[in-house]
Amino acid sequence: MKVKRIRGTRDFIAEEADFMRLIYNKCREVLNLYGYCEVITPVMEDQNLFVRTVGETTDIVEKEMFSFKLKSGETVALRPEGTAPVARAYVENSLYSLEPYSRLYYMGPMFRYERPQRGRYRQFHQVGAELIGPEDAYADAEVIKLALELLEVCGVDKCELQINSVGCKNCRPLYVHKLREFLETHAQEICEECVRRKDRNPMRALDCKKDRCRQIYENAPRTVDNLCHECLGHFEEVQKYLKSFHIKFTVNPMIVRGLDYYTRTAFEIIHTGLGAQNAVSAGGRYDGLIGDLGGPSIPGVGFAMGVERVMEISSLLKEKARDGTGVLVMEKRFVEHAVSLVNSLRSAGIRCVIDYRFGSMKSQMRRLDKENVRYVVILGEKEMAEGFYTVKDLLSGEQREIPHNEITEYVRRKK
RNA sequence: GUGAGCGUAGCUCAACGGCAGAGCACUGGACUGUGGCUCCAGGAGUUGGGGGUUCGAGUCCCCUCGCUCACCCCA
Repeated sequence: MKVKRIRGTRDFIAEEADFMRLIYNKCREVLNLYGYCEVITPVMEDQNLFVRTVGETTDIVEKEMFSFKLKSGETVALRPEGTAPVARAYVENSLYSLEPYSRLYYMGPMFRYERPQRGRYRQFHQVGAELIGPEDAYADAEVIKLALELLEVCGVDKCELQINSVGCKNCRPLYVHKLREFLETHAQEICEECVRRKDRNPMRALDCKKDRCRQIYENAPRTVDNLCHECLGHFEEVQKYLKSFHIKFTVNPMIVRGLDYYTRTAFEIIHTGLGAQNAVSAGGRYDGLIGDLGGPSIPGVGFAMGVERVMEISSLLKEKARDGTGVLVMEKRFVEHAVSLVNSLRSAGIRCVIDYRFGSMKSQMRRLDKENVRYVVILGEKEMAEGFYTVKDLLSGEQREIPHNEITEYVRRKK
């Protein structure tokens, strides 16, 4: 029986791996510009970390975690998202006592046990950033700008930014109560799913895709109309700053993030080229998270970008240019010479490949062409006898005879 | 977890229930010291797996596994 990769996972081979790496690198550049530092946390954590932060009644915790019990009895989970681990590391390493604000970023695999479909995998990759410390609305706006800028450098355009405010620990309970009452009065008309949500997590209902429910919810109480004075002020300021950054957005009162730790600002960046899973980047503010994890009461804002989704819509070109050299050996007895040539080219920093099969000249030439080398260095009877190499430029087809001791310089210079 | 569609060569796909094929890719050659273009040749398959109907199943039926899309949810 063949062993196959497990459901919902992917192999990234050659160009695809390069492409993912390119996206990581582009993001790094921008994150550095904004003053962010990388944090690498373990891919597994105590399951309780996610139960407590993401929320017991969320889908992620209820049915999407890869978790397993250790012999010691503790339950470990493969991280389903990146914010909680970063927050845990922040608290555990007391970063708040080292600096007033922390700007942290992470990139790497996340795991959710969901049914795979387009743009949705069980192991997927995120680039995320967390700004921990500032409470000011300017921070929210800057984080949103950063999220948009990452997408831009990754070759993603025509995005749509949607924002909402989900209130704070003071005004949200009042709103949820109000919403639950509303759902109660419509219990006969809404779908079964929503009836269940009414009790467990009423804000979820607003996300319902069924036309019937949607129609009813158009008249549902909206978070934005039920914010406390402070939250409303904060939300308005976020919008003011976004405008001053010339960032276009729409307020979507139906955005309810699937993680419980969010407070106030919630946002999603949508791209229509993605199919049903149309969020390419999303995030929000989490003013209670650090405190909940046993740290001081310090607010934060952050977001995460889906790398596979970016790859699907990115316009960055993925073709690789001709580069380096190939060594073509006419006769087996010249192999030793070829080996030392290959070695010296490589130690001079020049990409160099050789066709190990030493077939006909034609077949070697064809293979080296497919390897995308710029130059083919031919090593044959004549060359060995007279002390030069024949070098063919595969771009122009031009061919020259180069003395042995000038070969490195020759293949290095032309671009 | 629910629904739908699809599983045939490495890839993309053909084959009225009647000899398993084509294109691309790969390998070699035409051009024995020259890549791409063209032409010729070659290797390649338990038709996802199991059962059933039939003289005969890639094709029809059942089961199973996998993939894809959608619901759900989210990056």
